[in-house]
Amino acid sequence: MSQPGNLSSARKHKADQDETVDRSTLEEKLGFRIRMAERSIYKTFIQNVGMTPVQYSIFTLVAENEGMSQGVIGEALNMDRASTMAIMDKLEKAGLIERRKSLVDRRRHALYLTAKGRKEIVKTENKVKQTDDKFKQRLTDKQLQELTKYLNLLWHE
Amino acid sequence: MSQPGNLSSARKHKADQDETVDRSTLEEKLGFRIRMAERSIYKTFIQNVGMTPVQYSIFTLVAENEGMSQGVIGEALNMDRASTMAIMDKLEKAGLIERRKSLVDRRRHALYLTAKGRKEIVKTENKVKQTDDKFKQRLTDKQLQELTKYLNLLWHE
DNA sequence: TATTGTTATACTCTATAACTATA
DNA sequence: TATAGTTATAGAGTATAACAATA
Repeated sequence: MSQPGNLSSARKHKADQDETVDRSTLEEKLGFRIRMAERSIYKTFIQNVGMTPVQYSIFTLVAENEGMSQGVIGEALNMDRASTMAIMDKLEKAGLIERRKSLVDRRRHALYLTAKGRKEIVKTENKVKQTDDKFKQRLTDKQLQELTKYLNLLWHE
Repeated sequence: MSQPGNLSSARKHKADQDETVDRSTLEEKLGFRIRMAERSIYKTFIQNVGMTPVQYSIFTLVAENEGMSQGVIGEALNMDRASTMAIMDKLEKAGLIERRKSLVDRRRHALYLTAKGRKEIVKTENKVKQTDDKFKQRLTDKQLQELTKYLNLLWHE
């Protein structure tokens, strides 16, 4: 396995002891492995889609549930009202969604896509699907099905 | 299944259309499911351990690799230098780790636990393991083994 | 009184760029 | 010239508390 006399190695410099980091305690943790997978997908997502996963999540939820209020949308993502507000503000400033006073309950704002939002959601959804499928393709159908089941067990209390 | 005449339901108010958010497009996405699982574990982690997963990750990496430099530790977590710095500063201010000038390369700082850090890492590791095991226990041994394999496929390019 | 949206504020993580001291 | 650490700065997400309008 090891090559003790590897003189042409790519080692760039000497350390006090060695360069090899022992990560074994960390790798025993399920939480760490989930986090690393999430970070990996997160970075690819932003690069390919041009918005963050959270922004996309709210964008697509509004698209799929036009007329719903902020609070209800936020709840569906386990987000508090203020955090939801921040994302809604960004999507509104980007001209993708709009708030309309609810006719039923005037405390509420019903959320709708703008004309631009309606065009963009199609492109965005395509890019998201393409990115997501790239990761799914690393697994067989059966593996993906199992993974989904296991993630559900971790997600839902 | 449904109870059309459920007059004593917990519905709090009327919406423009309905309260039920359709999340199906989102739930088709593997990235979304990973993120939800990660958020769930993240919140529990902070509550139980008293520090963030990232802070713990660096704390335990230093403990397991005393004498290593910041850059090397950060690389092991796919973090850039500046982000690593921010976390190191916090751990140092908390009195858990210390930087010592490397004797081999004076640009580098070798990282060590303080006396306090040495005491704390044991307590922290116990709390982390307890929290992590709570999630692991939702799966059988075989399921956990499979999940680990699938997460590796997503994590590593 | 309770709820919805809002504002103010603060904290964590992440990232880029420029600086410094060393190599 | 390149590297390690640092500093300044900024943006994203999250969260708590308090306020106004409305129920």
